[in-house]
Formats: sequence, structure tokens, C-alpha cells
Amino acid sequence: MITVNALSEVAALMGDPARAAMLQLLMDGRAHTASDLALTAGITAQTASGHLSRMVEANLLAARAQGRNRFYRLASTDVAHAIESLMALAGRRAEPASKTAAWRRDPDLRFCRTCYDHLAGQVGIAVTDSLTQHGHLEPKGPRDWKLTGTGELFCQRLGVDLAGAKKAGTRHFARQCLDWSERRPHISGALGAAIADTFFKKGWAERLRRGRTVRLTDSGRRALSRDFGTSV
Amino acid sequence: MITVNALSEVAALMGDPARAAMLQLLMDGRAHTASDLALTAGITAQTASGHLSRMVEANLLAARAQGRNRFYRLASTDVAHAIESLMALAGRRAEPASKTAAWRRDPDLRFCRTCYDHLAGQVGIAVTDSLTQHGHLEPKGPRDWKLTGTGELFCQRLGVDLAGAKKAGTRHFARQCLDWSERRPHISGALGAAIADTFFKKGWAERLRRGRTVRLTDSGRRALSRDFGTSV
DNA sequence: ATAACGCTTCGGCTGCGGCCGAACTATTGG
DNA sequence: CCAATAGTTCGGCCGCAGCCGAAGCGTTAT
Repeated sequence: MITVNALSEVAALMGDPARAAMLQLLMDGRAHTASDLALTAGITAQTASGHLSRMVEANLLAARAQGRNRFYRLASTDVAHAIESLMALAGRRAEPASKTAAWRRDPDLRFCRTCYDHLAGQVGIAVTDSLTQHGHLEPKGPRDWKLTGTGELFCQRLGVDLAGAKKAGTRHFARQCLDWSERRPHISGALGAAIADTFFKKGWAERLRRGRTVRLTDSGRRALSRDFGTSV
Repeated sequence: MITVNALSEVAALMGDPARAAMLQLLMDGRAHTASDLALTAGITAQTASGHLSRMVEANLLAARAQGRNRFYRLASTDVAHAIESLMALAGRRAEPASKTAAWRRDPDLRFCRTCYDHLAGQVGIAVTDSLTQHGHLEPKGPRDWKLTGTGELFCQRLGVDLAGAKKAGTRHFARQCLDWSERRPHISGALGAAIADTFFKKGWAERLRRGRTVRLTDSGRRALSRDFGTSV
């Protein structure tokens, strides 16, 4: 297999409506069965199977067999990041009242969602802004942040698993991820994931059954106000 | 125009080999003529014209007519960012011995090459970092640098043709250009070109006959150490 | 004026790739 | 065992989109 143009190959994979629909479902960071993905994409199982193999082959997805099911998930945060940045582009189209896809207008999704394994939407931005405004995060390079001393302290008090986040192999620690609905960067990387975990563990937020939408609980609202000094 | 799936539409645009080739050429941040782009993509002018209109329509590119030429450039840094993250995915394919495009693994190319008319690769980054760390370059806007007072002095001492670079029409003076191998911006624009010229004129670097690879000479290494206070 | 050039539009050809039906494998459960 | 479920492979159909030749339009050069 001779690679003529690496960019076009990856983009073409994401460029098919059925595959794109599957990828968007997988943006919740969870693993889904082949049938589930086929249903979402509105195609038959055999067609979906072909799409999925191709995406695994290209390292966009990872597959794991379990019983008679096969679960697929995004292969890495890089994949999620690429998808997110493409969606940001799409959102930018200044078509005013036109039929922009429904999911794009869903207020709940814009309010809070998972972006692979970290928080996005208004809540993700609120958390990120709070961290930078209090001097817990400082810009470092074009696409990263640095956690300051006070930031470490803050995270420890909050119960964020910093140790776990720091020993995460080659993964970026505090990465900027462009939020497609808010059009500004929110915190991702190992730290972003650890913060999101804290939100879920403490019952501040809960994932909805299907899709990427996340609900901020009442205690979550209180935590935002009390611990982050912000509100949404 | 009904938008079924915003992600797939944008991705599909980038997923055509001809369009991808054009986009990659435009990743230098400069504007190129339609014919130039057609030539790069290996297609006829009329085919290219169709591709270009579609990408303008989708807000991926911006077009500007000038005389009997039409210049196209990337519409925004977001577009460049999306392309970069897709290329990062492609590069990441961990096929060890496989035919990942040869040019992508060539260590000499990663070490030093021309990016059109300025230096890229480890050497390009080393030069850029030296300039910023010594306070000769300061960030200005999202994609430019400003040459400071000490920077002007430094360039003059080095023998860089600043006067020539400054009177270069509409061209950006000190532009950030994202380095695909180092994943960080290096200096481009008129100043970047002038600096590269200096390297070639003084015999610090020489272009190889074929391709974009550049060889750093021994005197080039000495100059990096002596004048730039860095090494590669 | 006339020619050359750069780019676009139109029309028609062609091939790639997505799609499904049918058939096959593997796991689970009765 | 046999049936049901989940997934894959194969073969063939079909439409879309990319491609080019031809022709047209506006700009620049001579």
C-alpha cells in the first residue's frame, strides 16, 4: 500500500457521511458495538463492518472483541482532537438561518459535553477560564498550558488525581483543545481528563445514556461557584 | 443547501488527493495562483478551478483577484490547525517497516530543508528559538513576529539583507510557519527568506540538487554556535 | 487591434467506492 | 444439537464526483 498523500487518506476516511456519523458518536469517548454504530449511521451491519475495518486499519479506531460483540472506540485523543478541529471549521460557516445540523444547535450539547475524555462546552470553558484567571494555568507554547504551583495545590484540594495524570506515558499533560461551540480553547490532555473524572466521581456531572451530552448536577453548580468562583 | 453532516462535508473536501495537495502547498501561509496550485496537484487548470471554488464556498480558502491572476490562500489559522492535526494523525501511523511515505521518515529532510524560501526542520527551529530566546523576535498577532531593536542590530551584524526584506511588497515580514516535523512554528516571511539567503550566501548551508533537503556545512555549525548560541 | 494568457463554465465520459442481499463464521443459550 | 444473535466476506449494482476537451470571458502585453 503506497501512501500517495497521507492527509487526503485520513480526511477521506472522515469525509464519508456514514463514517463521520460513527465518529461523532464515538466522540463521547466510550466504546460502542458495531450494530450500535451501524444504527446510528443509518446503514446495514455489513456496510458498517467495512467502514469500521477501514478505520481500524488506518488507526483511527481501536477494536476489542468481547463475547459475540465487538466494541469500537477512538484510537487516541489525537483522533478526537482532529475531529474536534474539523467540526470547529464546519461551525464557522456563516450560513445564518440555514438548516445547520440539529445536533449543532442542541443547547444541552453546547452547554456541557464530553470531548473524548474531558469536559467541553460552556462548562468546559468556565472551568478552563477559572483556572487561567486564578493563575493556576499559564500558557506554554502554542498549544499547551503549564500547571503553576498554586494550580497544583488547587487540584490536590479538589481531589484531582494529579499523580495518575502525570504518569500518563507520552500523552500531553495540559493541552489546549479548540471548543467548537464556544470557539475558544478548553483544557484537555491528561489533566483535562483527570478534572473531568473528578466531576463525574464527585457527582458534579453525569453522562446521559446516549451521546456526548453531560448534565451538570446541582452540586456541580455549587462546586463551580464555591471552588472555581464562576458560574454558568 | 441542506447540511446533513457538517463534519463529513469539511473532511470530504480535504479528502480528495488533488485538493489535499493544494491545501498542503497553501500551508506555507502564502497565497498561490490557481495555475500554481493546479500544477502542484497534477491536474488541469479547469479541474483545479472547480476544486478551488468549492473550497472557497466552504470557507476553507480565501480568494483575491489581482490582474489576470487569482490568488488563493487558507481562509484562517483554524483551517491550518485542522490540516495540521490531520497530518499528525497520518504521521502517527505506527506501521514500523511499512511504506509510510519515504519523505516523511527521511532524517536529513527532518534535520534541515527549505520551506519554499526559508529554513525548516531542526535547523529552522533552532534559528527561530535562538532569535526568540535572545529577545530578537517578539510575538505579534497570532501568526507574526516583530523584529525588536536588538533583533535589527543582530541581523545587520549577521549580514542579513534587512532593507531588501522590508521593501518586499505585500509580503509578510516575519511570519510564523508551522513546521511539520518539529510541530512548532519557525520563522518565515520576507525575514525568514532573507535569513535563509544569508545561510546560503555565507556557505553555512547548501541545497541538495534534488528535493528540498538542505545540508548544514561545518562552518554553518560553527555559525550556529558562535552567532546564535545554539546547536543542533 | 490582435494575440497571448489566466481562469472559469459547460458537457460528457469514466471509475471508484458506498450500498445491499446472500452466504458464512463464531459465540451464546436452550 | 439446533436456533438465535453479532459480525464478516463476497459479488454485483449504481450513482456521484473527478477528470478533461472545448469554448468563453476578462486582463495584459505587443
